[in-house]
Amino acid sequence: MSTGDTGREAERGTERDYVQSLERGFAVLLAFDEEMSTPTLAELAAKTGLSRPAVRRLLLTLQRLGYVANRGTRWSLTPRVLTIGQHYSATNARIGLAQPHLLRLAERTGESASLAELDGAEVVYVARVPVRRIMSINVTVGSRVPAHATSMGRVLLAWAGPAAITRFLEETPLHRHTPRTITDPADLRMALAEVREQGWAIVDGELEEGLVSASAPVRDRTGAVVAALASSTSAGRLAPERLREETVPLLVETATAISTELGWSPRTPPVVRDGFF
Amino acid sequence: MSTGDTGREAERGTERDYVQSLERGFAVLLAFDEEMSTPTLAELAAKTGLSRPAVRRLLLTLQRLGYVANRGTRWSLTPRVLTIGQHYSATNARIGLAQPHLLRLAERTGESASLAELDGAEVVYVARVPVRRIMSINVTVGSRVPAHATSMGRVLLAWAGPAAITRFLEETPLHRHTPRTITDPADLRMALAEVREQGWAIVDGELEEGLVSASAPVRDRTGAVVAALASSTSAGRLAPERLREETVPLLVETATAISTELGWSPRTPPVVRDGFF
DNA sequence: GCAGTTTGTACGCACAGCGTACGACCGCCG
DNA sequence: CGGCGGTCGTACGCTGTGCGTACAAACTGC
Repeated sequence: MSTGDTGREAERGTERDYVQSLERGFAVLLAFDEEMSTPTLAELAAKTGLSRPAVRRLLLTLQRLGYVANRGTRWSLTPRVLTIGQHYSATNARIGLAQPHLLRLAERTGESASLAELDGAEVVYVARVPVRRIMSINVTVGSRVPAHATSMGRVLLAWAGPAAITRFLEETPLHRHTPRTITDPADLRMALAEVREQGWAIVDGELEEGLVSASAPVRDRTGAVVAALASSTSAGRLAPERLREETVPLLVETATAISTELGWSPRTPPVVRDGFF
Repeated sequence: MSTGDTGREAERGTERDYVQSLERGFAVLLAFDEEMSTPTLAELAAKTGLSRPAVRRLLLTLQRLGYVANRGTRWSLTPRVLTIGQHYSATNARIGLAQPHLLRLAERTGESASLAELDGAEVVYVARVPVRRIMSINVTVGSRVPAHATSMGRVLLAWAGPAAITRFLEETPLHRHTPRTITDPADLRMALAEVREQGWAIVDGELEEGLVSASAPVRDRTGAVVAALASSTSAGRLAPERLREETVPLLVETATAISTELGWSPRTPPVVRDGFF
């Protein structure tokens, strides 16, 4: 193999205290996607850049563990892959606690309710009560959307701390998804300040045309914002003004209720985590 | 849980064409659970039975990949773990296709709707529209429940093929969860025959007291049953008789609609996959 | 029949990954 | 203050895991 990287550390897998085979195993597992839903071994080898025997060994291992299966020469993922995520939900009490609140919020607003967290420059849905299909993509728990163009992302970034915000703005290209998407770092910084001031965010059609969502922060006992609660609708169903007047109060109320269950009190001094984003 | 090794060979991991490090990496990842949500390195080593340096190498690798993070000496999973499951959903068209049908079913019945698949002796939720919290455990996509005590499991087993059914009955202890749980293999076999005959299943309080659910099969273009559609409620809200009269027709109609979208036609001769369960 | 393209597998070598062993760094208590 | 029990980091030499090359075998099309 010899990635030939004696240079100034291209920082690929080859490094001390790093288990190459684990990275490779994930590479194979994640190589399954909509374009390659039932690949052959050779296709996987091509996609991952690994040798055919290596992929074979990894596949056989994953098969043993129950994550892949093969029918003839074609391989596919098994539903067990979905179960891996349960370990995240199980280790974070807030997700289970939030569920009833999400249900109630969805009932009261008649719209989908979501809870999301920040992972890098993206937002990951960690709990969700769908009511109606409004986005072109099918959003489920585990789905990722860019942070800068969503109300949940704005909320999470707003309270991520100054260093994290600066780092985010420096490192993340703000892709334009619709004509309304904020793509200027300075503009986004201002938008975040506004969110911090008012205590919630509304984003109107910046990720997808006609998609409007509102979001409010969920805090843990230390006062740090650990998740964002959101209600999404299509612009046709509910004008942004009505969203602000009717939905936002419910949203803030619900987010506060979840925060309270997490041990937060309104008197808790706000804490910024920083360092991460 | 290690289903069917080819014979003697109890042999854990150590075998040709097997990547030990990958298995160990998963062991570390899955060691995070409700009892150990933010473990220390030493705790993980104890739980997995691996040496401390080994766990450290694996953790650092997982951290690089973005699946774990550490705050001081405590480690935790990141929401990225949830995203792994997306690769399963993305590779199985039926899940995306079913979503609108699930929403509509939940709307029409006023109860939670679920789609599930068989994985070993358990059933895995692969799509879900929650309406109300009825189970004591929080059911989400990726959750697992025993096949023998649920309507979805009954449906999936019923059409899994005779060999698979026999193997299931031989290998799986039918745990009693409530006084009503069927725990006798012969009884379960008869129940499955009944399900096959009538084309749907109702299970009343066999997994959890007061929990009733109905389920119907979803078929792919080959006619094989690939998933089960279910509607669940609490016995207090809806008597089993009314479930049969009102919900089952909707359920069967919806399951047929999904099957049709998957390319199945009522004229397709029924095919059994067998071999797996 | 024979090329072309696939997949499965044997095998010997190298280095990735292993665990032992040791040292640093806490906080606690005498 | 110093010893003690707990944590973690890491140096290091050895082993065997996991590596890719190379070849066999199966299937496909003409």
